[in-house]
Amino acid sequence: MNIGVAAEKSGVPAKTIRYYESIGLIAEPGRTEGGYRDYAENDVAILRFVQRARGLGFPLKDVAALLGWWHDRGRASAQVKELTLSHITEIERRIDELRAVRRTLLDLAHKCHGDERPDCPIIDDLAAAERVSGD
Amino acid sequence: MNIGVAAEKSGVPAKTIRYYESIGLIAEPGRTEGGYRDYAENDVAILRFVQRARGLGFPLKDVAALLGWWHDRGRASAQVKELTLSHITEIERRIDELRAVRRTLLDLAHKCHGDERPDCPIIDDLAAAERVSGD
DNA sequence: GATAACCTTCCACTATACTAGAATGTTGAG
DNA sequence: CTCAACATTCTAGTATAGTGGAAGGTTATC
Repeated sequence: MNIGVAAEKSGVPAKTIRYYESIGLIAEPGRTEGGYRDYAENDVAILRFVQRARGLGFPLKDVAALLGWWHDRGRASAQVKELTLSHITEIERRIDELRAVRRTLLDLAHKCHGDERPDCPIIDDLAAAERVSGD
Repeated sequence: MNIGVAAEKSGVPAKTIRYYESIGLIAEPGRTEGGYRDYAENDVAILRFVQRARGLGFPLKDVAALLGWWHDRGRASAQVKELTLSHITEIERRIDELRAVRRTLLDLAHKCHGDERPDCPIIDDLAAAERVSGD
């Protein structure tokens, strides 16, 4: 199938498919007589894989690693699990930090009158930014 | 204090401080006779605030908005409260998103043996169709 | 055989966020 | 007074992840 069809099926724009090929993330597909890239269903599956992994926040170099493991099925699943778990750890760190900020902002919002008076503690507390840390 | 001292105190590299100034994120500080940037404690507080917000993944334009509230002391507290609450909503949205991703990855990781066996469901599931579970 | 839709390559550009280095000026300690 | 350490501006480069558009070739349809 042509790149446009593969793009539509996979959800990855044609430009991006060529880009992925250019950086060696995906293999060069076969070509038609006229020089058009010719994709198979399996290529679409790979593109969807990339799309999904990207959507989960894996950077392209991690996606490349995952693809490598996918292609090399003899590889230990321990590596995949490790990469996944480290990614989860990173996500959890981010969630915790966001929660700390949320808590701080909520505390500040509660202390703010919310009326027309200009003396809002949110401003004052933000000004002491170095104290905003912690939960 | 010189930029080097401000850099050390805030944890923001001198190069980055100048960069922040160049894009208008932070104000131009005063200068010494010799033309050196001269920072006050408050500037360090601002830099720490920026550092913290960046560490939380806020893009610079969001950091600029946060700094905006800080500087705009004349704003009615109702508006500040509103901004704060809308920011909290945004943070909660991001937390939810990250939690969904985390849940998906955890599901995958639990199904993966993590041993020497080559059959890792993480790879298989990433290859499969959309199946992003909720939280 | 014309015409539109789709493809090709290649170069350049976007956006975000810095980081490096060159050439040169300033400051503080010995 | 010298000299290292630090500062200045400026240009340019890095890294990530693409996107846009020109110039031209291919394919399907009428």
